[in-house]
Order: sequence, then C-alpha cells, then structure tokens
Amino acid sequence: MVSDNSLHQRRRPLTEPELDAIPWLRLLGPDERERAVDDLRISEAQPGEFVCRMGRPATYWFGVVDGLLKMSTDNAEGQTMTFTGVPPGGWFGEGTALKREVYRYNIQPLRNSLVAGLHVDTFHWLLDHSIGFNRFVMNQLNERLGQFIAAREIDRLNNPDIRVARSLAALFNPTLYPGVGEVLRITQQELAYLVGLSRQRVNEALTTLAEQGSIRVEYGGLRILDLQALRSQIIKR
DNA sequence: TCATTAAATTGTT
DNA sequence: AACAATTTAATGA
Repeated sequence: MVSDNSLHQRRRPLTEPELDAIPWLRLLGPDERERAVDDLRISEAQPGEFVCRMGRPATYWFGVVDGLLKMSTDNAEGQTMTFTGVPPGGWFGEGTALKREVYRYNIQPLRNSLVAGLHVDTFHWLLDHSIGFNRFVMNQLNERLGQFIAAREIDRLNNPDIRVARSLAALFNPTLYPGVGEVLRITQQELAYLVGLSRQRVNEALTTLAEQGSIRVEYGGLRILDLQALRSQIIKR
C-alpha cells in the first residue's frame, strides 16, 4: 500500500485560478478570506493514495479542485464499499471536522486529482466569525442529507440503468459540486467503480440514457442535457 | 503547424 | 475478460 504521508509532503499554496474553484471563498469578508487563503494548501493526489483514512484524526477539511475522488469504507469482512464520488467543487469532512473526531471513511482518488485542505482550526475559526461560511456549511449538510437519502433509494433499486442515472444526477448536483458544470469528466470505468457495476453494463446504461436524451456520451466525459430526467428516471427498457 | 506514434477510452462480444 | 475501433496526448521534424 502507498503511504498517505506523501499527500502532505507536496503541499503548496494555491494559485489564483485554483482559489476561484473554491465555492465558499467568495462568501467570506476580506479579513476572513485572507485568513482562509493563508491557511489553504493544495496537493496532487494519485490513485491508491489516501486523502484521508478511516480512524485517523481529522486535521483538515478537504475540497476537490480538480479530478475525482471516491468515498468508501472497509467493512468487517475486509470488503470495500463505495458510497459516492466527489467531483470538482465538492468539500467534505465537515461532520468530522465539527466534532473533531476521526475520519469515518476513506477518501481515495480515482485518477490524478488536486485536493485542497483547510486546517480544522481554521475551519472552526471561520464558523465563529463568518455568517456566509456558516450558511455554506449548513446548506452543504442539508444538501448532502438529501443525497444520502436518495442513495438509499438507489440501493434498493436493482435496475442498473436507473442506478447509473441517479448516481450521475448526484454527481451533477450543482449545489454540492459547483465545479462540475455541464460536462463531468469521468471515464466509464471510473463510473463503474462508483456505481458498483461492470464497465460493460455502465456503457449499456449510458447508451440508453443518451438515447433518451438525458445525457450525451463524450470521450472521457459525460455532458448533461436534462438533470431532471436523470433524477426521475422511470423504468423503461 | 503538421504528421506520426503511443496511450487512453469506448463499443462490442 | 478480451478485442477492435476511436479519440486524445505526446513527440519531433
């Protein structure tokens, strides 16, 4: 296995375009923003590495600037269960950061990714000083709750096409993942890992969805045409 | 800038 | 899992 220390060794301050990719920065006042920017660090994370690991103390609140991560846990039998993907613009770990506990899941890149981190102490400082930041975190928690409830629905559906559709709709969530935009950069293999299906089956599902006009399949990515249609996908095969 | 080649990704069996 | 077809990225003239 790969050491997860390597992630912390390549940290550096963020460039301007990278700062622009952080959705909550624009909600801060000047002094709050300065403090946040001062503390923010970014590093590249590669597949196999751990951005954060179950059981480790939470020291950072993380966000995806570029790339794609997966959130998973290891159960008692040693099997890995993937919960969701985290595309650009997504921030996670606030639950653990709030309580200053240990991480409850593993976060690993599905491909080379740029991950930004804000120290937990700064996270708390922002909570204590910025209303805009509080609003962002609250909104995020609420939106994620809705997503996890939706995820439970997805798990009870056994129709692969619908599973793919709903999972895609989650990844295109503009509130949680404002960095995604119109095109989600994801290969069919990556999506297969996330949804828990074979690449072949995902390919088939994507073709069906494309025929229905909800998405367009592009090389190395997917373009969303109708998010509502993805969310309320009816069985039709 | 263009052409060639290698690598990645997709579509299909 | 394997294969061919397609697209992109990298290389060098």
